[in-house]
Amino acid sequence: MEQLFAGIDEGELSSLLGCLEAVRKRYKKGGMVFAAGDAPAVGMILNGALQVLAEDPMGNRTIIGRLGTGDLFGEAFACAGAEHMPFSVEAVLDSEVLLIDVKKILVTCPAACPFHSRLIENLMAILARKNILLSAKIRHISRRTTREKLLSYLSERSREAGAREFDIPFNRQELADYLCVDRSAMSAELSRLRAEGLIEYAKNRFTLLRRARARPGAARKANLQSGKERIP
Amino acid sequence: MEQLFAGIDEGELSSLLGCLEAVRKRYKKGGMVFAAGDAPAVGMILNGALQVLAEDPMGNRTIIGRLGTGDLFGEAFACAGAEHMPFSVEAVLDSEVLLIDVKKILVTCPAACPFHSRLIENLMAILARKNILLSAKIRHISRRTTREKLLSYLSERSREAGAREFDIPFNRQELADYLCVDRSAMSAELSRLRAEGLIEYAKNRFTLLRRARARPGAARKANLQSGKERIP
DNA sequence: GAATGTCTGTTGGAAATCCAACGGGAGGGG
DNA sequence: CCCCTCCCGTTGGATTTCCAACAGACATTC
Repeated sequence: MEQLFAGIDEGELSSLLGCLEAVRKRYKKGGMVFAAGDAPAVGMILNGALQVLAEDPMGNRTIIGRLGTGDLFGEAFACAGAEHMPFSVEAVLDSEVLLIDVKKILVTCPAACPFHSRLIENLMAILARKNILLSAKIRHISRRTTREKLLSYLSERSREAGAREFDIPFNRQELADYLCVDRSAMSAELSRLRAEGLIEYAKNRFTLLRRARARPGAARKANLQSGKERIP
Repeated sequence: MEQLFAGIDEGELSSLLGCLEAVRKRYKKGGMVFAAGDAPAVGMILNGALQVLAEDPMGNRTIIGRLGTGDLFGEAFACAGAEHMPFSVEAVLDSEVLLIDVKKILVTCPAACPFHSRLIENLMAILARKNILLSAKIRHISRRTTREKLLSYLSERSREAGAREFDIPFNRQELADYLCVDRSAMSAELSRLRAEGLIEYAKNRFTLLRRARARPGAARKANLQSGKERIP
């Protein structure tokens, strides 16, 4: 996410990085960028690839995700004011990373350089956008059936496009991964939706045709939108 | 989320609100706080209850969620710099709402009042924390089976607690809703996990006992952690 | 043109989920 | 104590999903 420095041009950037006391570090393949428990910092991958790992007290280790060039990481924990990173981050390739102390971002410098407030805006926008994307994904995959997940997703894309006909940025396998369903089952469900005259599609272009009604013969109880949904 | 004004005391608050040009508004039950397409703003519910609605070009209307006293809304779109709100927000009870223009928050006032930077920090922390919670939920519900969802969630709680024994903030129905599974099926799976000696539990207190291994007789293909996961 | 690889849709059996219903236990009033 | 409610676990049948395998369409390469 190079959006972090959006609106700041090359020349200004270097002085800004100095003001932020940003550090450029190299890691060998296998090297640890963060260990779980370290103080959080914002990292940006200049090149290479990293892996995020979690380990619970039982020793179960999980790969949380992979990150590539341009990706930002650690920003959520840094900005949330967390004391410790709950995850480890290690290099899966020789990599170069830019590390920034969030405090340096949040506390505007005494000189009140003009880029600093821009930087804060950018960081805030990154967090907010990610928020929106994550919320949307949760809305879709919270649905119980493949059909509902598809309709939820397609309906949202249609709304975003402001039209009944729209493109999606996924191929079938990617869409299935995004919606957390099986690709072949999803393909079959798409066929059914088309057969029922609800949607039309070719390649990545979809069209919503009618209002979605309960599926003929489906009586799964609606996931009641509990108003009391707490997130621990 | 009253955390928005955390660290700012009563007396300072009123002057701050003036500086922000915050507006206090009342809505009758059924009144629209935002209509889809409006310019985004940050809202905070002082009392009452609101409902977030989405409508796609086909006229399908969906209830996205409910909000209660103290909840913040619209902050993601406002901070992301969106031009228009994609959702509508309407009062389901007579309600009172505090509305703030984000620009007033982001652009520090010429007088550079000391609370302003605190406010920015708070807003950033709110977004970041929500980010963390949403990401965690996605990690859990992305798993394909009830068993995996449970283990993912319990493992994370254990990690957070830093111990093998820990409490969860849900009863069974709430946990099932959170993990997007059927309560009875989840109860059955918990019993199996206990029978297999993997976990122990009573009420809301759980203990992880052994490393999780593949279930005897389960051979579902692992959801390959695609490094190419794009979010549209 | 043939060979190859990728993407998509289809199909069938195995496995898991969902749903409804029931029963027991804990807790609160009356 | 009895009644009631809420929460939790269990069970069985209907439904859905998952998984593997295959076939057709299309593009690329040799």
